[in-house]
Amino acid sequence: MKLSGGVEWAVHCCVVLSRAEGPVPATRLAEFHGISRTYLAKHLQQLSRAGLVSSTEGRVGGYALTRPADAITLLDVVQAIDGREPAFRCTEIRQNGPLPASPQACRKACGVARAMHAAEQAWRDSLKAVTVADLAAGVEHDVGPDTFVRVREWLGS
Amino acid sequence: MKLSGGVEWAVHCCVVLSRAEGPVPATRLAEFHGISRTYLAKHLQQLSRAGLVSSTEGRVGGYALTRPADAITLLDVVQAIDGREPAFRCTEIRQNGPLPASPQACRKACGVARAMHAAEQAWRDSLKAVTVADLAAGVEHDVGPDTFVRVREWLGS
DNA sequence: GCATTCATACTCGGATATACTCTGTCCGAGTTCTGCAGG
DNA sequence: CCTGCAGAACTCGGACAGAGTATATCCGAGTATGAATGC
Repeated sequence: MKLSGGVEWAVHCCVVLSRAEGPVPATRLAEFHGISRTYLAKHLQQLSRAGLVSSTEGRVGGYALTRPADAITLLDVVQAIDGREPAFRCTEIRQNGPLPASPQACRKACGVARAMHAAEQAWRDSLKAVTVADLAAGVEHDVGPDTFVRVREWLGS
Repeated sequence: MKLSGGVEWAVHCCVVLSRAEGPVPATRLAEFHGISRTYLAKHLQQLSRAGLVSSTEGRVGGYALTRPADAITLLDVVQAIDGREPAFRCTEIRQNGPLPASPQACRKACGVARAMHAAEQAWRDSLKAVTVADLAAGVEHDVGPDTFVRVREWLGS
């Protein structure tokens, strides 16, 4: 089980956007994080399709959050990049072979699938409890109170 | 985020093994579930390396659980097949770019990574709470009390 | 009748191709700013 | 001095290759069984 590497980029970008003033172009975000510009653009497109960020074209265009940072959960960002499909996909092998489970018994989901899905639900619940605003506050606490002031200055330059 | 498809096979095989009497060869397990024999063998090897099952060669060989079914958690099986590495891998992009985080601040793990790892821990905790014995009991309850009697009969034939 | 030997059939284990998804990149469409010409 | 227009620069968006991993497969190494043989 491996999460797309772009998730990390997207989350950090959302944190920066939450404290930025105007739209921030993808090029700026890529430079700021020292990562590939073109590949980051691909992930920002996914965020745009998911409705988390809005994109404005033109000379002073860029990306901006569509909602307040405390209304965007970590789960929203992860699902926007990595997809909404569950990690475990039941193929109903219990219906195969010489002793298949009866269709009547298969009304209920397979016990294995239920346990796996419950675990994924716990994972989603944990991600859902954290917002982009929380993460931004955490960065401010860890790195320093004036962090985003300097970030805004650099973005404006 | 996609889990290896072999996880489902491995879990179901462990459930069968938990109620089998002697060693069960991979060919039998594959036939029983209607899946590829050779590919299942690969996953059984992974279970063997992880120490969950023991393999005996020879004419009446096969696989058997090394521990009681209530001492094998779903997490054990999943990690044996899918690996023990976390899905989210922090690349410390906060240290890149024109405004890198100070090494002092990086003593602590990145807030994003902390949140992601906490979610994965919740996932693991959920999987750890379910044992192979629980799953077998669930199958018995869903499909019928005499399920594993018939399974043993078929395995013996 | 019993012990020994040998061939056999069956098992697991690792090494080997293939398909697919993720990663990374490029170029085109669209929009806004800016400079300039005209009134 | 103000207005309208044209050019240019910068932006996003989708279409296009390459690499890595999961999937699927095959063949060789090893072992217990069972029969055949000699005593």
